[in-house]
Amino acid sequence: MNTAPLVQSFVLHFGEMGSRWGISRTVGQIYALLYVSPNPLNADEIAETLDFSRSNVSMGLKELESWRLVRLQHLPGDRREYFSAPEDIWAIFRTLAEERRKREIDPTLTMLRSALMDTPASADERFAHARLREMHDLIELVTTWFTDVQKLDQKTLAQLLKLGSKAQKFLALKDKLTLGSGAKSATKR
Amino acid sequence: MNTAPLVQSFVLHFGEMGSRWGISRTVGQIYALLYVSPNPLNADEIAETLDFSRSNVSMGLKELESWRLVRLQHLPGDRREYFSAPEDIWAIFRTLAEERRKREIDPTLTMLRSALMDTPASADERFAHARLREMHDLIELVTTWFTDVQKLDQKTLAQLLKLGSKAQKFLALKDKLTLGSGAKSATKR
DNA sequence: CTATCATTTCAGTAATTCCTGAATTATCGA
DNA sequence: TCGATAATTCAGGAATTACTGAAATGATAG
Repeated sequence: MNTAPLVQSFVLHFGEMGSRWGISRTVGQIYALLYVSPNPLNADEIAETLDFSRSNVSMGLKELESWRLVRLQHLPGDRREYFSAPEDIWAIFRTLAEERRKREIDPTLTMLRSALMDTPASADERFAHARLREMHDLIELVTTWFTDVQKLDQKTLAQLLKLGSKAQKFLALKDKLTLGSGAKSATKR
Repeated sequence: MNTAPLVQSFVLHFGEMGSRWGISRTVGQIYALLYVSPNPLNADEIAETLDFSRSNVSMGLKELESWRLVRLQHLPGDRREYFSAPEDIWAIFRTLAEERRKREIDPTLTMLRSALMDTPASADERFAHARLREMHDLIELVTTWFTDVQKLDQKTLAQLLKLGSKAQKFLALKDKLTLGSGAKSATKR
Protein backbone atom coordinates (compact mmCIF):
# COMPACT_ATOMS: atom_id res chain seq x y z
CA MET A 1 0.00 0.00 0.00
CA ASN A 2 1.67 3.17 -1.18
CA THR A 3 -0.92 5.47 0.32
CA ALA A 4 -0.76 8.17 2.95
CA PRO A 5 -0.49 6.98 6.58
CA LEU A 6 -3.84 8.68 7.19
CA VAL A 7 -5.51 6.41 4.66
CA GLN A 8 -3.44 3.42 5.61
CA SER A 9 -4.48 3.30 9.26
CA PHE A 10 -8.09 3.91 8.31
CA VAL A 11 -8.11 1.06 5.82
CA LEU A 12 -6.41 -1.34 8.19
CA HIS A 13 -8.72 -0.45 11.05
CA PHE A 14 -11.77 -0.97 8.89
CA GLY A 15 -10.44 -4.33 7.84
CA GLU A 16 -10.19 -5.46 11.44
CA MET A 17 -13.58 -4.06 12.31
CA GLY A 18 -15.06 -5.75 9.28
CA SER A 19 -14.11 -9.15 10.57
CA ARG A 20 -15.86 -8.35 13.85
CA TRP A 21 -19.02 -7.81 11.86
CA GLY A 22 -20.24 -10.22 9.26
CA ILE A 23 -17.84 -9.12 6.54
CA SER A 24 -14.29 -10.21 5.88
CA ARG A 25 -11.15 -8.19 6.36
CA THR A 26 -10.78 -7.90 2.62
CA VAL A 27 -14.24 -6.47 2.08
CA GLY A 28 -13.77 -4.00 4.91
CA GLN A 29 -10.52 -2.74 3.45
CA ILE A 30 -11.95 -2.39 -0.04
CA TYR A 31 -14.82 -0.37 1.27
CA ALA A 32 -12.60 1.85 3.37
CA LEU A 33 -10.38 2.53 0.38
CA LEU A 34 -13.33 3.48 -1.80
CA TYR A 35 -14.72 5.62 0.97
CA VAL A 36 -11.68 7.88 1.15
CA SER A 37 -10.92 7.83 -2.53
CA PRO A 38 -11.72 11.10 -4.34
CA ASN A 39 -12.42 9.30 -7.60
CA PRO A 40 -13.82 5.92 -8.59
CA LEU A 41 -11.39 3.01 -8.71
CA ASN A 42 -11.31 -0.05 -10.91
CA ALA A 43 -10.68 -3.54 -9.65
CA ASP A 44 -7.04 -3.58 -10.74
CA GLU A 45 -6.28 -0.39 -8.89
CA ILE A 46 -7.88 -1.77 -5.75
CA ALA A 47 -6.02 -5.07 -6.07
CA GLU A 48 -2.73 -3.30 -6.48
CA THR A 49 -3.26 -0.78 -3.69
CA LEU A 50 -4.34 -3.37 -1.14
CA ASP A 51 -2.19 -6.18 -2.51
CA PHE A 52 -5.04 -8.61 -2.97
CA SER A 53 -5.53 -10.96 -5.87
CA ARG A 54 -7.71 -9.74 -8.67
CA SER A 55 -10.28 -12.45 -7.99
CA ASN A 56 -10.45 -11.57 -4.33
CA VAL A 57 -11.28 -8.00 -5.24
CA SER A 58 -13.90 -9.20 -7.64
CA MET A 59 -15.62 -11.21 -4.93
CA GLY A 60 -15.28 -8.40 -2.43
CA LEU A 61 -16.90 -5.93 -4.77
CA LYS A 62 -19.69 -8.35 -5.45
CA GLU A 63 -20.39 -8.56 -1.75
CA LEU A 64 -20.32 -4.78 -1.37
CA GLU A 65 -22.77 -4.55 -4.25
CA SER A 66 -25.08 -6.96 -2.47
CA TRP A 67 -24.98 -4.55 0.47
CA ARG A 68 -25.72 -1.67 -1.93
CA LEU A 69 -22.69 0.11 -0.52
CA VAL A 70 -20.87 0.77 -3.77
CA ARG A 71 -21.83 2.44 -6.99
CA LEU A 72 -20.69 1.08 -10.32
CA GLN A 73 -19.94 3.43 -13.19
CA HIS A 74 -18.07 3.61 -16.45
CA LEU A 75 -15.56 6.21 -17.48
CA PRO A 76 -15.73 7.43 -21.07
CA GLY A 77 -13.34 5.55 -23.33
CA ASP A 78 -12.60 2.89 -20.73
CA ARG A 79 -14.13 -0.55 -20.73
CA ARG A 80 -13.35 -1.26 -17.12
CA GLU A 81 -15.81 -0.93 -14.29
CA TYR A 82 -15.20 1.78 -11.75
CA PHE A 83 -16.49 1.68 -8.20
CA SER A 84 -17.12 4.36 -5.63
CA ALA A 85 -18.79 4.80 -2.26
CA PRO A 86 -21.78 7.14 -2.09
CA GLU A 87 -20.81 10.68 -1.16
CA ASP A 88 -23.52 11.27 1.40
CA ILE A 89 -22.58 9.59 4.64
CA TRP A 90 -26.13 9.75 5.92
CA ALA A 91 -27.21 7.75 2.90
CA ILE A 92 -24.49 5.21 3.65
CA PHE A 93 -25.65 4.92 7.22
CA ARG A 94 -29.22 4.45 6.05
CA THR A 95 -28.30 1.75 3.56
CA LEU A 96 -26.25 -0.09 6.13
CA ALA A 97 -29.11 0.02 8.59
CA GLU A 98 -31.62 -1.18 6.00
CA GLU A 99 -29.48 -4.08 4.91
CA ARG A 100 -28.69 -5.17 8.43
CA ARG A 101 -32.35 -5.01 9.19
CA LYS A 102 -33.18 -7.14 6.20
CA ARG A 103 -30.52 -9.71 7.02
CA GLU A 104 -30.70 -9.86 10.79
CA ILE A 105 -33.72 -8.20 12.30
CA ASP A 106 -36.44 -9.33 9.93
CA PRO A 107 -35.53 -13.03 10.02
CA THR A 108 -35.33 -12.84 13.79
CA LEU A 109 -38.76 -11.25 14.06
CA THR A 110 -40.16 -13.89 11.72
CA MET A 111 -38.69 -16.64 13.83
CA LEU A 112 -40.00 -15.08 17.03
CA ARG A 113 -43.48 -14.63 15.61
CA SER A 114 -43.62 -18.17 14.41
CA ALA A 115 -42.42 -19.44 17.78
CA LEU A 116 -45.03 -17.30 19.50
CA MET A 117 -47.80 -19.03 17.54
CA ASP A 118 -47.31 -22.20 19.58
CA THR A 119 -49.32 -22.54 22.73
CA PRO A 120 -46.98 -23.26 25.61
CA ALA A 121 -47.62 -26.66 27.15
CA SER A 122 -45.79 -26.45 30.45
CA ALA A 123 -44.71 -23.90 33.02
CA ASP A 124 -41.22 -23.79 31.49
CA GLU A 125 -42.64 -23.22 28.05
CA ARG A 126 -44.91 -20.54 29.37
CA PHE A 127 -41.90 -18.76 30.77
CA ALA A 128 -39.95 -19.09 27.51
CA HIS A 129 -42.99 -17.88 25.61
CA ALA A 130 -43.19 -14.74 27.70
CA ARG A 131 -39.49 -14.11 27.23
CA LEU A 132 -39.76 -14.40 23.47
CA ARG A 133 -42.68 -12.02 23.53
CA GLU A 134 -40.61 -9.46 25.46
CA MET A 135 -37.79 -9.75 22.98
CA HIS A 136 -40.12 -9.53 20.03
CA ASP A 137 -41.82 -6.42 21.35
CA LEU A 138 -38.58 -4.66 22.15
CA ILE A 139 -37.06 -5.36 18.75
CA GLU A 140 -40.24 -4.29 17.03
CA LEU A 141 -40.47 -1.08 19.03
CA VAL A 142 -36.89 -0.11 18.26
CA THR A 143 -36.98 -0.97 14.57
CA THR A 144 -40.33 0.72 14.05
CA TRP A 145 -38.95 3.85 15.65
CA PHE A 146 -35.87 3.62 13.49
CA THR A 147 -37.73 3.16 10.23
CA ASP A 148 -40.03 5.99 11.13
CA VAL A 149 -37.33 8.43 12.10
CA GLN A 150 -35.26 7.52 9.08
CA LYS A 151 -37.86 9.11 6.86
CA LEU A 152 -37.02 12.52 8.22
CA ASP A 153 -34.67 14.62 6.17
CA GLN A 154 -31.09 14.71 7.30
CA LYS A 155 -31.19 18.11 8.90
CA THR A 156 -34.25 17.42 11.01
CA LEU A 157 -32.85 14.07 12.04
CA ALA A 158 -29.58 15.66 13.12
CA GLN A 159 -31.54 18.21 15.14
CA LEU A 160 -33.54 15.48 16.78
CA LEU A 161 -30.39 13.57 17.68
CA LYS A 162 -28.79 16.67 19.11
CA LEU A 163 -31.84 17.17 21.22
CA GLY A 164 -31.23 13.78 22.85
CA SER A 165 -32.89 13.17 26.16
CA LYS A 166 -34.10 16.75 26.26
CA ALA A 167 -36.88 15.52 24.02
CA GLN A 168 -38.23 13.97 27.19
CA LYS A 169 -39.23 17.43 28.32
CA PHE A 170 -41.46 17.77 25.32
CA LEU A 171 -43.00 14.49 26.22
CA ALA A 172 -43.94 15.92 29.58
CA LEU A 173 -45.20 19.01 27.84
CA LYS A 174 -47.28 16.91 25.51
CA ASP A 175 -48.84 15.06 28.43
CA LYS A 176 -49.71 18.31 30.04
CA LEU A 177 -51.24 19.73 26.91
CA THR A 178 -53.08 16.54 26.08
CA LEU A 179 -54.63 16.44 29.50
CA GLY A 180 -55.60 20.08 29.28
CA SER A 181 -57.43 21.79 26.45
CA GLY A 182 -54.60 23.01 24.24
CA ALA A 183 -53.64 19.66 22.72
CA LYS A 184 -54.79 20.30 19.19
CA SER A 185 -53.01 23.55 18.61
CA ALA A 186 -49.82 22.24 20.18
CA THR A 187 -49.43 19.09 18.14
CA LYS A 188 -50.54 20.65 14.89
CA ARG A 189 -47.25 22.35 14.09
CA MET B 1 -31.60 -31.19 22.82
CA ASN B 2 -34.69 -32.52 24.56
CA THR B 3 -36.40 -29.16 24.85
CA ALA B 4 -39.63 -27.80 23.46
CA PRO B 5 -39.65 -26.92 19.74
CA LEU B 6 -40.34 -23.33 20.79
CA VAL B 7 -37.05 -23.19 22.66
CA GLN B 8 -35.22 -25.28 20.12
CA SER B 9 -35.83 -23.01 17.14
CA PHE B 10 -35.01 -19.97 19.23
CA VAL B 11 -31.70 -21.43 20.39
CA LEU B 12 -30.71 -22.56 16.91
CA HIS B 13 -31.61 -19.23 15.37
CA PHE B 14 -29.61 -17.36 17.95
CA GLY B 15 -26.65 -19.58 17.26
CA GLU B 16 -26.71 -18.71 13.58
CA MET B 17 -27.19 -15.04 14.30
CA GLY B 18 -24.34 -15.14 16.78
CA SER B 19 -21.91 -16.19 14.11
CA ARG B 20 -23.02 -13.24 11.98
CA TRP B 21 -21.97 -11.01 14.84
CA GLY B 22 -18.67 -11.32 16.58
CA ILE B 23 -19.66 -14.28 18.73
CA SER B 24 -19.56 -17.97 17.92
CA ARG B 25 -22.51 -20.23 17.36
CA THR B 26 -21.83 -21.92 20.68
CA VAL B 27 -21.92 -18.69 22.65
CA GLY B 28 -25.10 -17.61 20.92
CA GLN B 29 -26.84 -20.84 21.77
CA ILE B 30 -25.74 -20.79 25.38
CA TYR B 31 -27.07 -17.29 25.79
CA ALA B 32 -30.36 -18.10 24.11
CA LEU B 33 -30.82 -21.08 26.38
CA LEU B 34 -30.16 -19.03 29.50
CA TYR B 35 -32.46 -16.33 28.23
CA VAL B 36 -35.51 -18.59 28.04
CA SER B 37 -34.67 -20.65 31.07
CA PRO B 38 -36.89 -19.97 34.10
CA ASN B 39 -34.14 -20.89 36.53
CA PRO B 40 -30.35 -20.62 36.54
CA LEU B 41 -28.40 -23.44 34.89
CA ASN B 42 -25.04 -24.93 35.70
CA ALA B 43 -22.41 -25.73 33.12
CA ASP B 44 -23.20 -29.43 33.02
CA GLU B 45 -26.85 -28.82 32.35
CA ILE B 46 -25.96 -26.48 29.51
CA ALA B 47 -23.45 -28.91 28.06
CA GLU B 48 -25.96 -31.72 28.13
CA THR B 49 -28.85 -29.71 26.73
CA LEU B 50 -26.88 -28.29 23.84
CA ASP B 51 -24.60 -31.29 23.42
CA PHE B 52 -21.36 -29.35 23.73
CA SER B 53 -18.27 -30.43 25.59
CA ARG B 54 -17.94 -29.27 29.13
CA SER B 55 -14.87 -27.18 28.27
CA ASN B 56 -16.63 -25.51 25.39
CA VAL B 57 -19.39 -24.41 27.73
CA SER B 58 -16.82 -23.13 30.18
CA MET B 59 -15.21 -20.96 27.51
CA GLY B 60 -18.56 -19.79 26.22
CA LEU B 61 -19.68 -18.72 29.67
CA LYS B 62 -16.43 -16.90 30.18
CA GLU B 63 -17.05 -14.94 27.02
CA LEU B 64 -20.61 -14.13 28.05
CA GLU B 65 -19.26 -12.92 31.37
CA SER B 66 -16.86 -10.63 29.56
CA TRP B 67 -19.90 -9.16 27.82
CA ARG B 68 -21.61 -8.83 31.20
CA LEU B 69 -24.56 -10.71 29.76
CA VAL B 70 -24.82 -13.45 32.38
CA ARG B 71 -25.15 -13.44 36.12
CA LEU B 72 -23.32 -15.98 38.25
CA GLN B 73 -24.91 -17.26 41.42
CA HIS B 74 -24.76 -20.15 43.85
CA LEU B 75 -27.62 -22.29 45.01
CA PRO B 76 -27.72 -23.23 48.67
CA GLY B 77 -26.14 -26.62 49.31
CA ASP B 78 -24.65 -26.85 45.83
CA ARG B 79 -21.03 -26.15 45.01
CA ARG B 80 -21.60 -25.65 41.32
CA GLU B 81 -21.91 -22.27 39.64
CA TYR B 82 -25.28 -21.35 38.20
CA PHE B 83 -25.78 -18.88 35.39
CA SER B 84 -28.72 -16.83 34.28
CA ALA B 85 -29.55 -13.99 31.92
CA PRO B 86 -30.81 -10.75 33.50
CA GLU B 87 -34.58 -10.62 33.73
CA ASP B 88 -35.00 -7.08 32.43
CA ILE B 89 -34.67 -7.08 28.68
CA TRP B 90 -34.09 -3.35 28.62
CA ALA B 91 -31.08 -3.86 30.83
CA ILE B 92 -29.82 -6.56 28.48
CA PHE B 93 -30.20 -4.23 25.52
CA ARG B 94 -28.37 -1.52 27.39
CA THR B 95 -25.48 -3.79 28.34
CA LEU B 96 -25.16 -5.06 24.80
CA ALA B 97 -25.06 -1.53 23.48
CA GLU B 98 -22.49 -0.43 26.04
CA GLU B 99 -20.20 -3.36 25.32
CA ARG B 100 -20.42 -2.98 21.59
CA ARG B 101 -19.68 0.66 22.00
CA LYS B 102 -16.64 -0.09 24.10
CA ARG B 103 -15.35 -2.69 21.67
CA GLU B 104 -16.21 -1.18 18.33
CA ILE B 105 -17.22 2.45 18.45
CA ASP B 106 -14.69 3.83 20.89
CA PRO B 107 -11.63 2.31 19.19
CA THR B 108 -12.93 3.58 15.86
CA LEU B 109 -13.39 7.08 17.18
CA THR B 110 -9.91 6.99 18.67
CA MET B 111 -8.45 5.91 15.35
CA LEU B 112 -10.36 8.57 13.47
CA ARG B 113 -9.32 11.30 15.88
CA SER B 114 -5.72 10.30 15.67
CA ALA B 115 -5.88 10.21 11.87
CA LEU B 116 -7.50 13.62 11.87
CA MET B 117 -4.53 15.08 13.73
CA ASP B 118 -2.37 14.78 10.62
CA THR B 119 -2.34 17.70 8.26
CA PRO B 120 -3.24 16.51 4.78
CA ALA B 121 -0.37 17.00 2.34
CA SER B 122 -2.06 16.60 -1.02
CA ALA B 123 -5.44 17.06 -2.64
CA ASP B 124 -6.18 13.36 -2.23
CA GLU B 125 -5.29 13.49 1.41
CA ARG B 126 -7.39 16.55 1.88
CA PHE B 127 -10.34 14.66 0.47
CA ALA B 128 -9.70 11.63 2.68
CA HIS B 129 -9.33 13.93 5.68
CA ALA B 130 -12.71 15.48 5.05
CA ARG B 131 -14.30 12.06 4.65
CA LEU B 132 -12.88 10.88 7.95
CA ARG B 133 -14.16 14.00 9.62
CA GLU B 134 -17.68 13.33 8.27
CA MET B 135 -17.58 9.79 9.56
CA HIS B 136 -16.23 10.87 12.91
CA ASP B 137 -18.89 13.50 13.36
CA LEU B 138 -21.72 11.19 12.42
CA ILE B 139 -20.58 8.43 14.74
CA GLU B 140 -20.10 10.88 17.54
CA LEU B 141 -23.52 12.44 17.03
CA VAL B 142 -25.28 9.10 17.08
CA THR B 143 -23.43 7.66 20.05
CA THR B 144 -23.78 10.84 22.07
CA TRP B 145 -27.49 10.77 21.44
CA PHE B 146 -27.63 7.14 22.39
CA THR B 147 -25.71 7.53 25.63
CA ASP B 148 -27.83 10.49 26.54
CA VAL B 149 -31.16 8.85 25.82
CA GLN B 150 -30.11 5.67 27.58
CA LYS B 151 -30.13 7.50 30.86
CA LEU B 152 -33.87 7.90 30.69
CA ASP B 153 -35.93 5.42 32.60
CA GLN B 154 -37.44 2.62 30.63
CA LYS B 155 -40.95 3.96 30.52
CA THR B 156 -39.96 7.38 29.25
CA LEU B 157 -37.64 5.83 26.71
CA ALA B 158 -40.40 3.59 25.42
CA GLN B 159 -42.68 6.61 25.13
CA LEU B 160 -40.04 8.50 23.22
CA LEU B 161 -39.54 5.62 20.84
CA LYS B 162 -43.25 5.28 20.26
CA LEU B 163 -43.37 8.94 19.44
CA GLY B 164 -40.94 8.33 16.57
CA SER B 165 -40.81 10.96 13.89
CA LYS B 166 -43.72 12.78 15.49
CA ALA B 167 -41.10 14.22 17.82
CA GLN B 168 -40.19 16.34 14.84
CA LYS B 169 -43.33 18.34 15.45
CA PHE B 170 -42.06 19.27 18.86
CA LEU B 171 -38.89 20.38 17.25
CA ALA B 172 -40.88 22.82 15.16
CA LEU B 173 -42.75 23.87 18.25
CA LYS B 174 -39.51 24.44 20.07
CA ASP B 175 -38.20 26.64 17.25
CA LYS B 176 -41.36 28.66 17.38
CA LEU B 177 -41.20 29.08 21.12
CA THR B 178 -37.49 29.84 21.13
CA LEU B 179 -37.93 32.52 18.54
CA GLY B 180 -40.86 33.98 20.39
CA SER B 181 -40.99 34.89 24.07
CA GLY B 182 -42.34 31.71 25.68
CA ALA B 183 -39.15 29.63 25.45
CA LYS B 184 -38.34 29.49 29.12
CA SER B 185 -41.66 28.32 30.41
CA ALA B 186 -41.97 25.74 27.63
CA THR B 187 -38.63 24.00 28.14
CA LYS B 188 -38.73 24.18 31.90
CA ARG B 189 -41.05 21.21 32.39
C1' DC C 1 -4.73 -31.92 55.34
C1' DT C 2 -6.97 -34.78 52.17
C1' DA C 3 -10.41 -36.50 49.14
C1' DT C 4 -13.67 -35.14 46.07
C1' DC C 5 -15.90 -32.57 42.95
C1' DA C 6 -15.95 -28.24 40.02
C1' DT C 7 -13.70 -25.36 36.81
C1' DT C 8 -10.15 -23.87 33.69
C1' DT C 9 -6.39 -24.34 30.62
C1' DC C 10 -4.35 -25.75 26.57
C1' DA C 11 -2.36 -28.59 22.91
C1' DG C 12 -4.01 -30.88 19.22
C1' DT C 13 -7.57 -31.61 15.76
C1' DA C 14 -11.74 -30.51 13.27
C1' DA C 15 -14.35 -27.26 10.83
C1' DT C 16 -14.91 -23.16 8.63
C1' DT C 17 -13.68 -19.24 6.21
C1' DC C 18 -10.61 -16.84 3.29
C1' DC C 19 -7.86 -16.27 -0.64
C1' DT C 20 -5.44 -17.47 -4.89
C1' DG C 21 -4.39 -18.80 -9.72
C1' DA C 22 -6.05 -21.07 -13.61
C1' DA C 23 -9.71 -21.61 -16.50
C1' DT C 24 -14.03 -19.87 -18.21
C1' DT C 25 -17.22 -16.52 -19.64
C1' DA C 26 -18.46 -11.88 -21.02
C1' DT C 27 -17.82 -7.61 -23.48
C1' DC C 28 -16.45 -4.70 -26.99
C1' DG C 29 -13.78 -2.61 -30.79
C1' DA C 30 -12.17 -3.49 -35.25
C1' DT D 1 -16.43 -12.88 -36.59
C1' DC D 2 -12.28 -12.53 -34.34
C1' DG D 3 -8.90 -10.91 -31.05
C1' DA D 4 -8.08 -8.63 -27.03
C1' DT D 5 -9.15 -7.21 -22.61
C1' DA D 6 -12.15 -7.39 -18.55
C1' DA D 7 -14.73 -9.88 -15.15
C1' DT D 8 -16.19 -14.11 -12.87
C1' DT D 9 -16.09 -18.73 -11.25
C1' DC D 10 -14.33 -22.31 -8.68
C1' DA D 11 -11.32 -26.09 -7.00
C1' DG D 12 -7.75 -26.43 -3.97
C1' DG D 13 -4.67 -24.74 -0.46
C1' DA D 14 -3.75 -21.43 3.40
C1' DA D 15 -5.17 -19.28 7.42
C1' DT D 16 -8.19 -18.71 10.99
C1' DT D 17 -11.46 -20.04 14.28
C1' DA D 18 -14.00 -23.45 16.93
C1' DC D 19 -14.11 -27.44 19.70
C1' DT D 20 -12.56 -31.44 22.35
C1' DG D 21 -10.39 -34.39 25.91
C1' DA D 22 -6.81 -34.77 29.05
C1' DA D 23 -4.42 -32.66 32.53
C1' DA D 24 -3.95 -29.02 35.83
C1' DT D 25 -5.80 -25.94 39.01
C1' DG D 26 -9.14 -24.40 42.36
C1' DA D 27 -12.52 -24.90 46.04
C1' DT D 28 -14.99 -27.06 49.74
C1' DA D 29 -16.51 -30.47 53.15
C1' DG D 30 -15.03 -33.56 56.44
